[in-house]
Amino acid sequence: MSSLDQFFSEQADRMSIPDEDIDSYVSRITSVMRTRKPLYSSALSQDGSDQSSSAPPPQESPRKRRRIADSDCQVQVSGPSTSSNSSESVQKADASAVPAASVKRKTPEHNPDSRTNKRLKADHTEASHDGTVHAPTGPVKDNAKQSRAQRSKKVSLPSLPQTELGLEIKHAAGSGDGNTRSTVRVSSDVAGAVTKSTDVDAKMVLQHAPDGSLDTSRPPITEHSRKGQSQNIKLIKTGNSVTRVDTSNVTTPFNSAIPSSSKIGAIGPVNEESTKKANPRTQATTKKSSSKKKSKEKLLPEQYAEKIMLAMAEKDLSKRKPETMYLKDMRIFFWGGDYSKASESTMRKMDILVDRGATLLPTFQPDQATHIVCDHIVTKGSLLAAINLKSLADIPDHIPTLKWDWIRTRDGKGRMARLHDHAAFPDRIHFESPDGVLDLRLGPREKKRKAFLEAPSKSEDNTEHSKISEFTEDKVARSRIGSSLIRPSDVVIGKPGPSATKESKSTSEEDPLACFYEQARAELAAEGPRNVSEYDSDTDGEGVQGSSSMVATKHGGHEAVQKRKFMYACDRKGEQPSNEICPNQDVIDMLEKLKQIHDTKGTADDKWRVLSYNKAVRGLRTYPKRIGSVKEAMQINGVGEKTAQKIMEIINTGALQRIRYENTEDVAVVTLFQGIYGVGPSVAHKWYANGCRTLDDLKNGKFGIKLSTAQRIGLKFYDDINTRMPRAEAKEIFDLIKPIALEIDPKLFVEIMGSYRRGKADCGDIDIMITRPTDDGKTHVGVLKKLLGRCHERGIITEDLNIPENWSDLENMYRGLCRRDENSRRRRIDFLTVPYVHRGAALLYYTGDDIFNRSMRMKANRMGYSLNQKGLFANVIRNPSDRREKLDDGTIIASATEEEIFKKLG
DNA sequence: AATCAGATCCG
DNA sequence: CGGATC
DNA sequence: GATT
Ligand SMILES: O=c1ccn([C@H]2C[C@H](O)[C@@H](COP(=O)(O)OP(=O)(O)OP(=O)(O)O)O2)c(=O)[nH]1
Ligand SMILES: [Mg+2]
Repeated sequence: MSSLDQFFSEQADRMSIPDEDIDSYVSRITSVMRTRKPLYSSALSQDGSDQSSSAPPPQESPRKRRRIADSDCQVQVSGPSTSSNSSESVQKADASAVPAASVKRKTPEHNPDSRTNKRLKADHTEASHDGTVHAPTGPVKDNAKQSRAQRSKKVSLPSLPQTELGLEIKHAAGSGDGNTRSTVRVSSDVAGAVTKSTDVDAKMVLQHAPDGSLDTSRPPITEHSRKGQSQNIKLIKTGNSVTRVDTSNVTTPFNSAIPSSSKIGAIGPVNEESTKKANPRTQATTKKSSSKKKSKEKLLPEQYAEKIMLAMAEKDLSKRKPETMYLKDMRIFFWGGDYSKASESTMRKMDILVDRGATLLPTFQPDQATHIVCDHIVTKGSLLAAINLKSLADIPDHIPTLKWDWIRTRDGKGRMARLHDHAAFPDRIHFESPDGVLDLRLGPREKKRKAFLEAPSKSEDNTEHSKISEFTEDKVARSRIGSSLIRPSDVVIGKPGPSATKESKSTSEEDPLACFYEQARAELAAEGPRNVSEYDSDTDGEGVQGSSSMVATKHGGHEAVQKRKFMYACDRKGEQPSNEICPNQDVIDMLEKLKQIHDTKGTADDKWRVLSYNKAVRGLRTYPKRIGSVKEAMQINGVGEKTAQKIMEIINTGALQRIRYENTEDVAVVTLFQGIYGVGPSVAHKWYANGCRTLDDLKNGKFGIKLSTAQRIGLKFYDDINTRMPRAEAKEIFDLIKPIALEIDPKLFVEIMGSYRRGKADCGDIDIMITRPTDDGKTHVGVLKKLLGRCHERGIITEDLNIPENWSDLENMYRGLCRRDENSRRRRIDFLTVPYVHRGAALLYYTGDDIFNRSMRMKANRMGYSLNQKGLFANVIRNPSDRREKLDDGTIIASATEEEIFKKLG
């Protein structure tokens, strides 16, 4: 989730200012050879031919985004305030537990050589590779197919530069060292829809030359219209749910068999036990096929609730003893965390509720419910999604949020337990005083929101507002209004001065509401065809400077840069941009949820859907108006028919049936596990299949789970790692590190990259790039190691997640954790060292964002080039038969400066 | 119906 | 090689 | 899932 937030802000200004740098590095050579990589053909079809032995899910994954649903925005205030539920506890526990168990690095149990061997082979290169290497399971046949298709395609491709990406782009201005990066944006609007005029963001815009082709490429309007129409109306539910939902997509999870490691011990027995509670899917650990299709009648939880309530209505209650009906006057909304089909456990619990006399509400209705009861596994985010509210603070105060335990806990006299002993979430607890008065205690974040909602008029900032309370207002109504409305937020913007940075910033950052504002502008996304954009000429003074900087050439460049850097005082500005709050923020939130669900699955299909959702969200984020129709939605950049329909469903009903349908326990748990650094879909599903459900299970090694070194650290600092830091903190940490690097070698070129350089208000991590001019014949080899050592001594870097294997390479990647001081949270930090000649391409790469990079690389391919962090290559010859291995790397066309690359790619 | 970025590091 | 991350 |  957090990724969403990030994006918003990110875009705000990419032009930020880089700061300084430092450091040293190493050189590596070998890497070059290995360009080719074989990937197994993906299993194209999902058809059933399974290979019993091992399933190779292909995939190249898009990077895992920081997930965990709500955790991100939270509190990050200083103290260990409460954070998202479980995680915190874990952390604590961990702290103690982990050390004890600290096994530190595990020995290289397997043959150490294997790796090297591989490497050798790779270097070797050779076509033979194919045969030798993957001999084992290979889906060879697929290859053949692919290849052939591919080949043909390839030929034709080069000629058209369509733009998928069109352009979004940003680009860079700065000379190699330049710091400023301007953005080019092509506007994406099509039919006139909006012209957005105001964006703050781009400082300078370069115009892309839109090829003629572009124009033509988007014939769409008409086309769209035709498509668009059909559905505008899908059904929507009202009282009862019945909507047609497309159940398709979202493939079933990984199912892969349990790898050898897991099977080891416990599994056998454990697994069986666990399965009873797990949903059916998990059982099939061994084979995929079995589980998935066993579809009997599946009912949505709400459908089941409705069904049993009806059944209950027909029974004669009079014969029951009143004492057994202890839930009699309660109107309960129960949430088991399963969106799709009601799990056994959910149904059983619903049965109990009804049996005890409760009125079970199939859907949450604020005006009717008296209690909300959640299964233990339910997270705050899951519940909020289910009831379609944005914050716990939006739930009417009189409705307590309780855990299932509360239902079953009664004292000897049959009285129910105290509410606060069974609160579902630490951020929303109802304390009962002896006299029966309830005192609602909210977490800090909720308090803020509540205060805001109740007293909208605060001089300070405004905020949000957007979608607020749904229960009070109907979305529909709101949506309509939205289109015409202006954002309330104009006011906000600014924090005036540039100065005040950290404090003010932190505040804003912390404020949960702040998330909404961030927004961003643009980027653009445009991929598409079209567009023309105009320059946004926003060259203000600042922009000008930036441009000049770009001009600078390499070496002069960096010096110049530094100076310049200071000049820019403006960093703030970039961030600001925001003026507009996204009119469709609620839509974005829902799409992100859906995206998360797909991200959990790990299959190839879902991976691509995740990519699509990312693109769609990007387009939505910059869309200035509230969307009013499917047709309108389809004009937006990465939005197609399916997404457009979903958008309208969200706008019209405030929710997506699809989300309910797909969001099951496994999704919640897998999402939780994926929040651990080093844990992706495969591992998370494996653990889930083995019976793990909580972070504590993992921590305690239950179900035979073994954690890698990085995973152990990731679990230990789960909250910290999943919490984004204020931009100011990133700078502070960088400012600690840079001098250390320069001390090692004053000629080092050290810059802070990633989201910081793009000007985002909050950063998920600190990305530092290090290189060094080679004028004097020296390089940065060895600097990184030295720098890391010093940072460790100073207590800045606290843990290592990954360290480069070859310290002597010029290109290295380091990943670890650091902290500003002892009272600060740990933050993720990455160092990238690159050969000086590759600095332009490296800056481009490391500045990102990821979607931008992928789009731009794709564009390069279409133009017959190949782009990576080392440079832009031409004459790349790809092996026609085997996937895309490059037979010839061709020549480097550009790599020294970002601008150089941009120019060639248009 | 084929594509969807390209690379490093771990085990 | 496959998984996870950048 | 969107685009070619
Ligand atoms: O799949 C990916 C992930 C990242 N990057 C590049 C772009 C990105 O900007 C940079 C740094 O990665 P990071 O994960 O730190 O992303 P970010 O853009 O800095 O965002 P965040 O604020 O989450 O750190 O690496 C890619 O090219 N592909
Ligand atoms: Mg980053």
